[in-house]
Amino acid sequence: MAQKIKLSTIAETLGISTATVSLALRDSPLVASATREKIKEQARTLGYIYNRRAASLRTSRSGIIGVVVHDIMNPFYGEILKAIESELDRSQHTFILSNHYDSVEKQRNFIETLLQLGGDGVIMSPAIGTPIEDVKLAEQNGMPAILVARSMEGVDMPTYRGDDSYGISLATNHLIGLGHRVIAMIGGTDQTSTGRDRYQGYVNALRKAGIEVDPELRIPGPRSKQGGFEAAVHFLSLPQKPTAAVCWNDLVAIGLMNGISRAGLTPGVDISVTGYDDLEEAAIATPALTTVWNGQAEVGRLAARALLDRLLGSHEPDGIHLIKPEMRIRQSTGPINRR
Amino acid sequence: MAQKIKLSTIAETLGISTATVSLALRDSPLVASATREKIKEQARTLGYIYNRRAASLRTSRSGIIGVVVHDIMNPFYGEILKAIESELDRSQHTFILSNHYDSVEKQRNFIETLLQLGGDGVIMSPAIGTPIEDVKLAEQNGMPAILVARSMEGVDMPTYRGDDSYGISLATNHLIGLGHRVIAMIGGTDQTSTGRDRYQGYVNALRKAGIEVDPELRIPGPRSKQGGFEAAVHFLSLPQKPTAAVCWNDLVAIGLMNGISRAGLTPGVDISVTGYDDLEEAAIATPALTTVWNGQAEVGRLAARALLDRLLGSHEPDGIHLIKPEMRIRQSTGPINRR
DNA sequence: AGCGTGACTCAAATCGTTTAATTAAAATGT
DNA sequence: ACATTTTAATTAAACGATTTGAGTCACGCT
Repeated sequence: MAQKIKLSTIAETLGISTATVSLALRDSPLVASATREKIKEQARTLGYIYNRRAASLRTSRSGIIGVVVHDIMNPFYGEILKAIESELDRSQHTFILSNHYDSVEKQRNFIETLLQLGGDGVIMSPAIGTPIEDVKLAEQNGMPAILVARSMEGVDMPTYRGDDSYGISLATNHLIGLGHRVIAMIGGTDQTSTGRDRYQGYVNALRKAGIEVDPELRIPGPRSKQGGFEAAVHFLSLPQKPTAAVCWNDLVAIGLMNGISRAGLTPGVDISVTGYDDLEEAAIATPALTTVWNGQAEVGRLAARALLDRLLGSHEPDGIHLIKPEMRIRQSTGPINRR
Repeated sequence: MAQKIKLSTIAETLGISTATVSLALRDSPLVASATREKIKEQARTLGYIYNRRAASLRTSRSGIIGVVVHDIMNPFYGEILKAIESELDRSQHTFILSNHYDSVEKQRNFIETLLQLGGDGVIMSPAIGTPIEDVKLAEQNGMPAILVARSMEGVDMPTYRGDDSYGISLATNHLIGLGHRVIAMIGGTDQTSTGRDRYQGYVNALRKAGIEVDPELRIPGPRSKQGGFEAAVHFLSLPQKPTAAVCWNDLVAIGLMNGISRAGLTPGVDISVTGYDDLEEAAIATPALTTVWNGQAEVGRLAARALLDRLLGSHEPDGIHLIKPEMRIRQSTGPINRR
């Protein structure tokens, strides 16, 4: 690291002004092409590194986009992120990632850091209990925000997510169609819009089929494999002996199936299980998981596009954009088989 | 967004100089505590947002640390990242994450972007085929780099990873001890140091037990569940009829077990399977996976600590730090049971 | 010859901090 | 009372890019 190469280094060694160098490197038509080539060549041989902070201080655009979700290790968010990444990639944006683990404080810290760095925009899946001010904070400081996967009540920010109520009712109806009447709902929470919507979808489907809703059959819990695995014991000891389970997501479903197998029962035969999200993993689980496609890739792609469009000035209408889920029937569900 | 609040806004409204404000906000003892409080109060009510790019332009420290690995969605890296994150968190650093998917180009882009942003340091798990210049690039521009999970030949940069050769030999020996003689090795590649080390560990263990090494028993492939799942067919049709499989990692092992189950065989009884890494998931797989703990959390923690130490000036000795793996015996392996 | 035009290039101001050098004021010691 | 030290606040120069208005030059046209 001899010494830092900057615009002026290039300028001096070439006997021209930094203004010209700056323009040339950005392919401005204002500089003669011969000069431009000479400059670029020199930049390359000197090993010049563009200083974004200096540039961004002047231009107030940083090329940074923040993304904050509950947990990037969760494949559900992973699939969203992957879509965002590939969309952002082709547009010269760097993205900064963070988990909030549903801590409002962690989330606010992230937003503040992003503002300090001059982030151009943020895509977030709001933490449980996010106060409106926190989301507004971004917008107020000129940093557009897009919501994914979860929406917030009373906020009409652009939001992209699946239609949870409809999706879960698809799964529930599928089970009802197979003859199941005692259907449990495993995993999740009431504290997010998603949670309430999903429970609602389950309740609606049961009611429409004339089945009474038994609150005992709702077993909330962590939205992870571990959560599903641990719920199995409780599930299997329910007095009403459910023959099927609608799970919060694929992870819970896979965990639950593992737990059921451990207890000597066969998922898909003794007990039908549905997942939600249609993760890549669902198709190779044993048995292959019947689930609901939830369009993660679509959500990510659309959210990223919406943000990029907004950065380019187009002010698309706000509001919630729902992706329509679809059933994916595999081997983890089957006709009722009373135990 | 009325207008941007800056140091000078605070200074003017209070009738003092920006220098004082700057010092006060950073708790410098140079400013009287009464003044300091007044300033902080004002900053709060005005909604002041610290401009890191301006500061960092001046100080040339950005508080940004880059992390680039093969795939953040892979739980193996996920567990490393989690450890890095929690270590970095308490030290006021923002971290920027990226996948390189083993594309050298993507990786170099990331390093360049990080340099442009003035990153303070980088933790990387080098992509296959990374040229030495790319890693040197960081160091040459004053950005210390730490390697995790994979090492690079001929580079004595600080590296933290598991002892792969030893770890795989643990797994292989375990199977040999159970009476298995025809043991396949599933998944992975020869193109990384990790890959060569692991294969070496497998070969060493077999040789030491006087078992001939049959190259047909090596089935390379993607290091994912999908990869393991797809390898099952090939594995089950091998002419030598292996009774056990040493898998590249837990994902491959779980995929393989799913594939074996689909074929009507029972993993852990008909065929013994070992994983590698001891992901959280291993314990709840069906059957619970016998695997090798590979200290991801340890690797992440140590790497982050090493980087932070280096940023504080302490120049710890370079070189490779190996974490010693440990066997975790569960139900996916058992005494030989010739089919 | 004079003028307008177009093509390049440049000087200088600016972005919002930090910090070394400096001054001013207050406290301390003799 | 005066010199000295301490404390508090200020001035002004960076940091490295971008951008605008102005300047220079060569050329063609009347």
